[in-house]
Amino acid sequence: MIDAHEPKLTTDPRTRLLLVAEEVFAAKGFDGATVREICDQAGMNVAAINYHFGDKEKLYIEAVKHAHTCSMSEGPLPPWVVGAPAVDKLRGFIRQMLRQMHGPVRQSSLQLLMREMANTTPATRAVVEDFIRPMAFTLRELVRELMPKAAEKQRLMIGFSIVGQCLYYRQNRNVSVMLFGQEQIDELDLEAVTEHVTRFTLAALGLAKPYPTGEDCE
Amino acid sequence: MIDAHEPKLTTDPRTRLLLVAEEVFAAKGFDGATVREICDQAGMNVAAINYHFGDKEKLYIEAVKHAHTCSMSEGPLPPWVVGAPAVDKLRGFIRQMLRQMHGPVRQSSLQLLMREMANTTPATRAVVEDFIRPMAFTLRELVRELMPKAAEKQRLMIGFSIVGQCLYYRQNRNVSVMLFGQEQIDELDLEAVTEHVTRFTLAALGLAKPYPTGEDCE
DNA sequence: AACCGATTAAAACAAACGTTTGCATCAAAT
DNA sequence: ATTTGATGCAAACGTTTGTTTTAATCGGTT
Repeated sequence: MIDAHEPKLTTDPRTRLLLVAEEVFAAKGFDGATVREICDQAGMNVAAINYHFGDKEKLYIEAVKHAHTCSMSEGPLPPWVVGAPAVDKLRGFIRQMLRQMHGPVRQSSLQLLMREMANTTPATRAVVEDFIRPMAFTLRELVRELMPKAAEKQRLMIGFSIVGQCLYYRQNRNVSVMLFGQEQIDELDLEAVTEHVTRFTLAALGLAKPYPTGEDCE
Repeated sequence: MIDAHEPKLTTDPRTRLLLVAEEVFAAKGFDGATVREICDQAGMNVAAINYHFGDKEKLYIEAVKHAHTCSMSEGPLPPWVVGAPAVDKLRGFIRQMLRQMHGPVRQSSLQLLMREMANTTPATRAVVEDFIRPMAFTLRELVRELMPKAAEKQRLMIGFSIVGQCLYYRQNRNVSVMLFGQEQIDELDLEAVTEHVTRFTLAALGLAKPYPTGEDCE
């Protein structure tokens, strides 16, 4: 049961607890995770959580926040060249989003955030406001720039189509692997998926030639 | 805490237990749900679960199976007119999938299945094999028909783009509501989304004119 | 009426849970 | 050397968990 696949090079007990909690909460959820397992895996006493964080829920909230900032640090959505063509900005957005989906961000950080998004907890709103809304707003403006004359409702759905494509690779990875096997899914690396989603989207918007039916393209 | 928003018109105690379990498991997950809450909400004794199902886990598996068959019954992916044009079949597929996403299937059934998909449990594989794989295989053949010359890898990603768009509306509904408000999301009814996803996808594949940039279309 | 299998109800069970307590430890300041 | 405040640990706390046990209830059969 106990495997120290995570080198405990952090000496600060608080952050060590936080990192372990992030992993365990990501793997088992709030109810599934036990404070004893977290403390054991961190090599600390049961009382450590209550001492450092007050109680289990506060630790959870801190873990979610940490996962959030950790995922953000990978790239807070690039400070784009504001003058760049909208198409290039879209490509950058998709790449950035898929980069976060594909890791190698700490695997458990995103997993925890995804769990938050799937079923709302008290900690969700903070994540949505700080982490999701900026991205959503950026994309919203981007779509507006791309399709200035489209109705608001349509632009909303276009945005959903874009992020829906990206999120799929994280939210349904397990199922995809079950269906098509590990190796086929692993073949879909960041570059391949970025290329695909960008092309797919641009073609749908009439901003690039449609997806080629030929076997080799480009 | 106790609200009987579910009319208990079922007299059979076993299925009554099953329906309540489906709801509670969907709302709180396996660990979050307690046998006492399920039994209370079903108006039965604590021992009822163990008597009728053996233990909590067996009840869970039965609930997942029931949710699965319940969602399937809505439409097992229509027995299409095999001779129909591929484009029409795709439109039908998207509509069918989105219909399941939008309900009015029993809300909790799909929610439970989605929870299964998000994080694998022992009951997941059965659902994937019986429920997901047929759909995936159907779509796979459909995309092959649409893009016969494309590489396998590309066809895989095209399929993911399609289901990714559809799944978004179920998997990220909560977040979408947080971001854009309940009424804006509610406006995206089945017909509107079906129309959008179909057009978006067909345009991306070069099988329909690209998404119009004008404000009113069609 | 008496019996019987099937079902329900109340109570209790051990185990696991999150949390708290009381004391030991230790480095820095006095 | 003593005090102090922060931290760590073992043990126990009270509660809740899933499960089991025991007895009561009910409809149908003999």
